[in-house]
Amino acid sequence: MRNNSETIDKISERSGERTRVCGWIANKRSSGKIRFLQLRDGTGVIQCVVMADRVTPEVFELADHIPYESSVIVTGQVQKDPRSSIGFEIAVDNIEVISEALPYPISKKDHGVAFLMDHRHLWLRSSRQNALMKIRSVLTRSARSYFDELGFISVEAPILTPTACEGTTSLFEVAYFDRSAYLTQSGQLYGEAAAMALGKIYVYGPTFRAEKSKTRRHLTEFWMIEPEMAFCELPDAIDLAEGLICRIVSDTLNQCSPQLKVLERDLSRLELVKPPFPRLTYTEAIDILKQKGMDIEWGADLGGDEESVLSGAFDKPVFVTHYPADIKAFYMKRDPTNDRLALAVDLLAPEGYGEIIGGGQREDSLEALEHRIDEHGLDKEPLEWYLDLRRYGSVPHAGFGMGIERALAWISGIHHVRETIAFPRLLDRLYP
RNA sequence: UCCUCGAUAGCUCAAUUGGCAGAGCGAGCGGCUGUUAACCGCUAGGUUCCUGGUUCGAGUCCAGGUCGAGGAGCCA
Repeated sequence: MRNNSETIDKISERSGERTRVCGWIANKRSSGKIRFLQLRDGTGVIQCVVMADRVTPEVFELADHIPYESSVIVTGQVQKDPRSSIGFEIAVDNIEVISEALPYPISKKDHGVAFLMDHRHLWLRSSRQNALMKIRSVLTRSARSYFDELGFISVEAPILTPTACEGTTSLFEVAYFDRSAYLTQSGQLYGEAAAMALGKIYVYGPTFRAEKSKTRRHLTEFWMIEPEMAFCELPDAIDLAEGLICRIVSDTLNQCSPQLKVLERDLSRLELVKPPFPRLTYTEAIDILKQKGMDIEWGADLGGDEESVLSGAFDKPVFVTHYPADIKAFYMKRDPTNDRLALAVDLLAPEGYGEIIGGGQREDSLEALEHRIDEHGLDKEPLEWYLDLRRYGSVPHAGFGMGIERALAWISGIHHVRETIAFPRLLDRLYP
């Protein structure tokens, strides 16, 4: 079907040639005996010019009445034209209709979020969503390449798990034959096992949180990339995270400039993202927040407002380390110089996008870990395999997880994470 | 779970103090030989979210419900 056809992103290579383009009708305009069809093929949009004296009356009539989003194969000559936004247009001599569309629900004018979310499967065809999906593809490839090139091994963690990875958050329960299973909240515990086998690994996969969160930063199903390194400590994880963020920002800037332009992203903010990033301890962060008049006491977790104020004080992403152990997960290693602190690190994105990375150094002492599990009221039996990692050659190790959607929302400069994934799962949305 | 706001044509919205249901886009028809969310003219298109109440009269006021949006907590 694609014989002798060309995609719109490569159309300049066919300048002056007669070629075919397969795509969908994105828009139409007309004037007298001339018709303009905007043809979209996923790689771009090109204007196809239909002149009454160049085509048969049947084709001219077709160009007049073809419904939006009908699929077609357009044949014509590729012509340079300064009036075109991509520099080229097609002088049509034939249009083959593959499938005539029914009346298309998404019009050229504005729509509400609820309507667009109900039509997410069609909304993806718009230029803005097209740009976001391309940036997402570059971002995930860039993140994986960063780890691949550093010698990390890619490992998949299970989606179905026997128990919680982090006690406090809610789990999706599913039937597993004659018992229950839970959708994973994090690949991390399995990543630790893999790191003891392979040295440096990363897990890339979906994560499920049954929290009733209803904000622009939350999905119930989202994707994380989670590196884990044996024989490494907190500062090593921070350095790795800094390198990752710089890499994905630089790759998206270099490879997605047309897409970032569609989204009207202020690139000057991204160009500032170079090492080193500010590194604050939690205690220093609390002091800064108090100086800025926030009502917060040592020991409280940083909420959305606090994160915004803190990241607003810097023009780069900010690391916050050494949180109170009480507000962090059971597997976090305590600071040997202060038992109240955990060797944890979060990375706050600029411009109010909040936490995009969370991680730290893991507890490597069997006794300490068993004690923590008891403290958190967790059942030890399903975690015996995890404790085995401390029984058989335990080593200092550290890692983190980066939320793909939050990182992408920040880099793309879009307001809500629901647009950063093709089919978002939200508290009240499971369709389409 | 809590707080705030909203629901009127396929879509986005308007409708003054409670007094004839409106516009733009989209659809149909017509016009225009270079349009850029093209433009111009005409036509069709309504269970005003649901249930009940107040009233001579309810899109508008009251009560309950449903759905949606924004935010909080929690988190990436």
